[in-house]
Amino acid sequence: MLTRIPKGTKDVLPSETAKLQALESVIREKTRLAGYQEIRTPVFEHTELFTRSVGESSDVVRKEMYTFLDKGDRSITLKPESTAGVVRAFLEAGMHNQALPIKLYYLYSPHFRYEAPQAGRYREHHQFGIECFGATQASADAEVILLAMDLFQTLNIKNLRLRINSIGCPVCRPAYKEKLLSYLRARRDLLCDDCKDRIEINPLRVLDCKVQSCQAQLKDAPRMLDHLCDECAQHFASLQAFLDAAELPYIIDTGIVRGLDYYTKTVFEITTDTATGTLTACGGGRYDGLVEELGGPSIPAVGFGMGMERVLMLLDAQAEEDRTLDVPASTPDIYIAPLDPSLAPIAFRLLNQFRSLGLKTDMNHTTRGLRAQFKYADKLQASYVAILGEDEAQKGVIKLRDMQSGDEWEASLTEAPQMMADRIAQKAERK
RNA sequence: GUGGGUAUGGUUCAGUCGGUUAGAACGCCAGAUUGUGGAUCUGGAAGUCGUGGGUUCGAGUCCCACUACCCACCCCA
Repeated sequence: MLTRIPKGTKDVLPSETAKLQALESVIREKTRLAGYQEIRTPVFEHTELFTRSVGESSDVVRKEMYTFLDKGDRSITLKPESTAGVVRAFLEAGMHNQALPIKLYYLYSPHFRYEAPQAGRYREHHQFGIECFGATQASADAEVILLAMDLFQTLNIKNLRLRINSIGCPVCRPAYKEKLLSYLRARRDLLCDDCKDRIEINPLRVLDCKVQSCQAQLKDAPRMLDHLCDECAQHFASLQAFLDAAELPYIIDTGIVRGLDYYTKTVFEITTDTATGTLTACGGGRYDGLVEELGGPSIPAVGFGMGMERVLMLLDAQAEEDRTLDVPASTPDIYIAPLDPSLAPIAFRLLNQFRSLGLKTDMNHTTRGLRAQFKYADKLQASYVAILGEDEAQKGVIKLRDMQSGDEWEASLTEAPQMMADRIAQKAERK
């Protein structure tokens, strides 16, 4: 082979695209019911969009972006996440002047992050995500979470955990940060090397360090939840009330901080336990300051991103017992087998006629003999084979064979298409 | 970036103590009364054994380096 697939990328082969399409149609139905409209934004944006929104201190911006100069010396970045681009488009289209709230979703949006690939992690991955602009109330946060959980439930994916947390707002977070900072600085020597760096870059991130010795040191660390301002505390309490009303079980996990800097108040993750560890299938939260940060008016927003590859992984993991998204293979109704190349034009005309009547039809395009054509038709699981030989051509008929029963009969070339359309429609009805 | 594992036809793998023309299964192609599939049988195509070096009379096999992939850490979806 000349060259192989780039590291961290994945081909989606026909065996998987069918499942993916089924997943997409479920998603489109769920978003439709909840009043979301689709938006598609470019694969690349100006680098500044991400440094401003995702944040200079985030791992994503610091070491994972695919950034390059284009021929006009503009710094361009392949999008590492979709929210920033959606906010940009929202503002650029003047949607902030329309009646709010406005709900947008994106589907199979490609994301690029330069990371070491491993199970469920790619350098190019795709997300389904939703963003709700202009809703201040925690019912909107709950609705966003509900949509994700409802989708998982429809897909019959089990063993998921909803974890929620509040990381405060510009009113209460700075004071808390100071408190945490002094706590961490006092224990600096006892923390791992990574955390020593994190203290100054983004002290909140120390909280979700997985190193045991760090976790031990963090046991008595001040928690954001205990230092929320009145508004944030009320918002968080309200969120829980809405989740309770929807009977969505959740865990309050003060370790959830999120790697993107634009979040405020609500953050959440939907995780699953795999053989090796915990994998996040969906993550999101509220970002009340982002629209303004990107040059728009002060408009609150809340949303999530969901990893399509991970959802497919979860579906595959349960494929043994569950067939929620199984799609019947696209097998031909009729395979036309001309015996001699000279008869191919007649076969070709029939092919066209069958198809215009809505029948899935295929025909021989090789030099194979009849026997081999049958073998091929059998592999395609064709319902009928139409045989066209010299005898048939002279009589102006075609011989049809029901591949299941083995019955054979002749039909005139002019009547065969409609006759087969009726027959196949009847068969479908009986099912 | 760090650690571990793997690398042999299209796919999954075998290959002994280093020994001659590297095998199997599945898949693919063709044939088995000349115009009929699934089953069976027969035959065929397909591999510079990841790359480069070294040891040796001789390397798929032993040694070294490199690369790629997988898994894990970190972080995330």
